[in-house]
Amino acid sequence: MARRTDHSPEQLKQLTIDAVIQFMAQQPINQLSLRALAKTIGYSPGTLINLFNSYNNLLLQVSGFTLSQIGQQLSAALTNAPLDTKQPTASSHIVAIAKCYLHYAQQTPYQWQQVFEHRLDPDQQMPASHQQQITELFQLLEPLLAQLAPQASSIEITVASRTLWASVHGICVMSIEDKLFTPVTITSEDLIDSLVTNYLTNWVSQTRLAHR
Amino acid sequence: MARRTDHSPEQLKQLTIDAVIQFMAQQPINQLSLRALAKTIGYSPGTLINLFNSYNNLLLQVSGFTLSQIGQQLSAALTNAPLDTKQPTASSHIVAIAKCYLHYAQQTPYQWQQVFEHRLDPDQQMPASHQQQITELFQLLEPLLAQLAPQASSIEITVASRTLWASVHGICVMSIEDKLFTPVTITSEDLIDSLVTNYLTNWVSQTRLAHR
DNA sequence: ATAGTATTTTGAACGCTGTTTAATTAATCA
DNA sequence: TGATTAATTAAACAGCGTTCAAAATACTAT
Repeated sequence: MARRTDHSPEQLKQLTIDAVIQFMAQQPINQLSLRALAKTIGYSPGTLINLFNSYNNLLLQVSGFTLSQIGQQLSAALTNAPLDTKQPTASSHIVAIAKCYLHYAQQTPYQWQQVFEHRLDPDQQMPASHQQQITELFQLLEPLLAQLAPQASSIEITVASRTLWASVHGICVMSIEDKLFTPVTITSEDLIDSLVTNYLTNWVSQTRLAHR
Repeated sequence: MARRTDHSPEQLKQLTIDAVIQFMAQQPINQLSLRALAKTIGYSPGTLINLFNSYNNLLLQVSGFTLSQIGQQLSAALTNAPLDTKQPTASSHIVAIAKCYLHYAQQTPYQWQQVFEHRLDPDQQMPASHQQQITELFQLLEPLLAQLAPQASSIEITVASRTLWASVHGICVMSIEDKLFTPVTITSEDLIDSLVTNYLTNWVSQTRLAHR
C-alpha cells in the first residue's frame, strides 16, 4: 500500500500523466486501461479516481499536457527559425511552424492522436484551458499574416489563420493515419510546402489588391 | 429466438449496418455496444460475432459503407454542379465537391467521425476496399486539376490533389469538433472557399510557369 | 411423414473494463 | 500513547467483447 507521504496530490497527478505519456510512446491510448495504469505507478484504481474524478477526465488532462507541450515546441520553433534561413520571411516562418507541428505528430503519433481522439462525455464541454491553448496556436500565425499583408482586416487574418491551420492539421492527420497514398517520393513535408506557399502567395496578393 | 430463415447472412449484415447507421444519426459510436446493438435487431451478440468475426470488424464494415456513401454523394455533386453555376469551371467544381464533403460531415457528424475514429486492431491493416474508396476521392479531383493545368506532370497533380483534399478534410474535422473558434460571421464554407481559391489560383499559375 | 444430419442461434461463463463504497491503513494532533 | 482525521485500498457491481457447449431450427434421405 502506497503511503500518503510518498507523493503530494500534485506530484501524483504529474506522475500519472507522465506514465500515460510514456505508455503512448509505445502504444495507442486505447490499449491502456485505468487498472493497468494504476499498476504501473503502484497505486490502486480507486486512488486515481479520487484524484481525477474519472478515467476519462484523467485522459482529458493528458491531452491538456500534450497541447501545452505542442504550444511550447511551436513557439520555440518560431524563435529559432530565423537562424535557419538566410532570408527569414513571415512566410518561411509559417512553413517552419507547420513542419514543427508535423514532426511532433510523426515523432509521437499516439500521443498526438490522443488529443484529437479524446471524446468528452455527454453534456461536458471543452475546458477553457484547452480552448485557450488551441487559440494560441492560431495566434502564432496571426502576427505573421499581418506582417505579410499589413492592410488585411482582422476578419481576413482570422479566416486565413483558421484555413491554414486546419489545413496543416488535416495533412498531419492523413499523414499519421497513412491515408495519403502517395508514391514514396512525395513526403508530407512536400504537401505542407505546397499548401503554405500556394495559399499564402495568392492570399497576400489578393488581400493587397482588395485594400488598394 | 430468431429463425435462420428470417434473414440471409447478407440481409442480416445489411440490417446490422443499417441499425448502426441509424444509431449514429443520434449518438456517437462510442455510446453503442455490441450487446445493445444485438438487442435492437433482435439477435444475440454471438450471432453478430459469427457474422462479422468481431465487433471491431463490424464497425470496420460500417465505415466502409459510409465511405461508399460519401463517394456516391461526391460523384453526384460533381455531375450536378455544372447546372448550378452559369460558368462552370474546374475550380468551381472542386469547391462544389469540397462543400459537399463538408455538408456530409455536418449533417451526419457521428457517422462521418466514425470512419476516421475507427482504429484497426494491432497488426491488422486497412482493407484494400477502403484504400480504393479513399483513392477514388482523390481521383475525383485529379481530372479537374489536369484540366486547370494541362501541362502539369502526374506528380504535380498528385501533390495538389493530396494537399487539397487533406486540407479540406482538416477543415471539416475542426469544424465538426468545434475547434475553429471563429466569430459566427465566419463559416466553414468560407474557409473552404478561401482554401480552394487561394491554393488553386497560385497552383495553376505556378504550374503553367514551370512548364513554359 | 419421420429419423437422422447439418447448420444456425443462443445462454452461460470468462476475463476484462470503469466506478462505488465500506473497511483498512497511515498520518496528525491532544 | 490514544484518539482523530485523512488517504488508500480491496471487494463488489454492472457492463463490456468474446468463447463455446447446448439447444433450436432447417435440411436430407429414407
